[in-house]
Amino acid sequence: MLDTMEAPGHSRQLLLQLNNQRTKGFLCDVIIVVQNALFRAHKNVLAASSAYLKSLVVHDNLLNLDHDMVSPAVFRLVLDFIYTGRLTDSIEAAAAAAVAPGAEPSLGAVLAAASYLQIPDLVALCKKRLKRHGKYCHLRGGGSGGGGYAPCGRPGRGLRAATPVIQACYSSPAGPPPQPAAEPPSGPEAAVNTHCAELYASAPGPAASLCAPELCGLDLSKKSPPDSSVPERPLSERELPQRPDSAPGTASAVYKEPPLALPLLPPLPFQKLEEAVPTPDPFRGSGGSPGPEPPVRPDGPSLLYRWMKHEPVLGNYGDDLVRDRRSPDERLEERGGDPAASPGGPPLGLVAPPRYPGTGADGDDYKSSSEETGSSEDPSPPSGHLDGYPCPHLAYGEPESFGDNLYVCIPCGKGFPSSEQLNAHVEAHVEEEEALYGRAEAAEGAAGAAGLGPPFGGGGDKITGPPGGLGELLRPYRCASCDKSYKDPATLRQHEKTHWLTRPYPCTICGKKFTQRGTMTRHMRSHLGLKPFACDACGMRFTRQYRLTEHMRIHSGEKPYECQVCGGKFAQQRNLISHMKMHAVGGAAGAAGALAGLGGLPGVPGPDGKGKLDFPEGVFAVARLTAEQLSLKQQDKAAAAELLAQTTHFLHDPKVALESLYPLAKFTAELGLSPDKAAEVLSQGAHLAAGPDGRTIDRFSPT
DNA sequence: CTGGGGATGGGGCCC
DNA sequence: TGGGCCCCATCCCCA
Repeated sequence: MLDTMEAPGHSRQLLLQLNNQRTKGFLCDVIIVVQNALFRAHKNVLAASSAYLKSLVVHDNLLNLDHDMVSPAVFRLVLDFIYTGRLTDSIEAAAAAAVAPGAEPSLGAVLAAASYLQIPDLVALCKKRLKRHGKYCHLRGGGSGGGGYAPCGRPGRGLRAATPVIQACYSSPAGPPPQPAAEPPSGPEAAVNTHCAELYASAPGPAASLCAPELCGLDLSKKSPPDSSVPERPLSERELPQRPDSAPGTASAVYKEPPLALPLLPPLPFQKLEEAVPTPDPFRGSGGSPGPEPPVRPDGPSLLYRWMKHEPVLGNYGDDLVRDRRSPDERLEERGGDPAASPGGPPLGLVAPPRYPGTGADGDDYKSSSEETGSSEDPSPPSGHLDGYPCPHLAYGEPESFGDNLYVCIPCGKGFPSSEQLNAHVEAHVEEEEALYGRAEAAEGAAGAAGLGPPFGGGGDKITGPPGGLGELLRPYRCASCDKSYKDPATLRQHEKTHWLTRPYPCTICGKKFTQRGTMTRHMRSHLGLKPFACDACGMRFTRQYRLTEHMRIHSGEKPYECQVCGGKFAQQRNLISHMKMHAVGGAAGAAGALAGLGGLPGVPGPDGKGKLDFPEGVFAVARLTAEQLSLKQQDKAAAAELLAQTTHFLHDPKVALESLYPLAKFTAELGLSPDKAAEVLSQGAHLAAGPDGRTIDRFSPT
């Protein structure tokens, strides 16, 4: 029988390793959101320490803690305790690093949080220390008095403190407490001694380098555009109730943590709102005179929460960042929030009832910097839309002009007091237009009637009337810049943004700009390491569902994409495409069949001597189908043309080739290809018809 | 060393 | 607003 032997320090070493991993984000499988801060951790550790967290982590990878119960600063201490079993250092370190008295998280707050999170050891420790101090009151909360958002403090309530999203890293969790930094950390050691499991917004440039985000598994500076200029700001400035755009630089001597990029709006509990120091609205534009404070929802979500909800992330640094000057109520209203929470119908300033998408709820709520700086303090929206892009709002005019009938039908100008009545009215338009043009166009026309019309011509120039051709019938909304057409105006509007010189959705972390909000939020996920989609088989996580689907084929062995040239099978279409390029180099004859395989036509025989190659017409039919599919995407039109052209290579019979000329050329034209390409196809067909000597496809190879 | 395949990440874009 | 698909780039592994 073996004696029980214990390796001394094993548990401590284990904890040390875990904490080390946490600080690097290694194997972290859960993100805890506390107000504006993100913390990465390990589910197992949390579950082993806190009954409350245990109950949460089994269901979710993303936890959202009630910031009224635990502040980011306090939770950081709690997390430190969980991973180190120590509290003293953190508390003292926090106190030492505090900028303003009272800014450090209090022991009382930690106790409250520990109780809330059900961490008995920490509760006991706090109580013990409190007893030793023999007092409670001085420990109560850092707060609004100091206005501190110290490294460990939470912003004073009622203060619109500039708050980070991804915090740069500054502490050494397992090692000695962070120095009471009188200057920014510098050098590699600063990067190493980071608290990278805690994520806030860091700015590119010096801040990013200080943060050494790669250590966190986050490379925030990667692919940052050179013009991303989110200025760094000293903490003391950020934490004070100043205008965020006020002149920086006066408080660098009390620099306490690496600069932060994104000021957030901490949720303002209603009861504290009254105590709030009147603060200039940071969203009124830089240099502008402070306007009236917009109403703040008592339960207004934090900016981070709003970001996670894909609501506008409000940056107030630099004119490059977009802003949303609407009140949270307006934003809530726009996204279909509870109308009861905002009684009185559409809020003033909304020129279109929010129930009608396409009237500005799309990207128009994101104002470009140029329009922002050029606009007045007047919150009414008509001012300053992007140049060359008439504001669809304008069609509605001023809502006041319709009295109580704020829901206005664009084509006829009638106003209605409710969306339901407007809907009924629009239905009447639909029926009228159905009688005139048929169902399909009527539906589109009705969309325009409901404010969904094309964004051009002041929002009223919707395409009604019978379209000229089939394509226009199906996709009546045509882009004025590139002639692409779409079947619904929202898509057209979305597409139009790709032509804008100013991309309306900048990443608040790296400054990269996007044409679509969804792309930007997706991009943000990569910064934050949020990967909600986990593989059940291997645990690998992805930022997108599609990636997971793709990945799952690895486990299932499914390879639905088959090369029609060599029979090779692939789990991912993109790899087949890559593979096809290899074939294309080898021979265009193969490319025709290869391209046929790209169109989602598994099993279509290629030019490998099998199947339907004995039937050129069949090949052409397949090629045409494939080209049709390819042509659905503009970028594949060239491939479709090439495919069609190469298809003629298989038309061995001159008679067949001749007979194919016209439909081939016609279809080429239908694809919207250039006349040159159509002529080329014709020429090729004619060449084939002339005799086998001329059968070459080299001329159709990509040039 | 090189090329090909497997796999992943990020962005664009349409629905 | 999110999903889905595509493209490009990249990394890693292996022959």
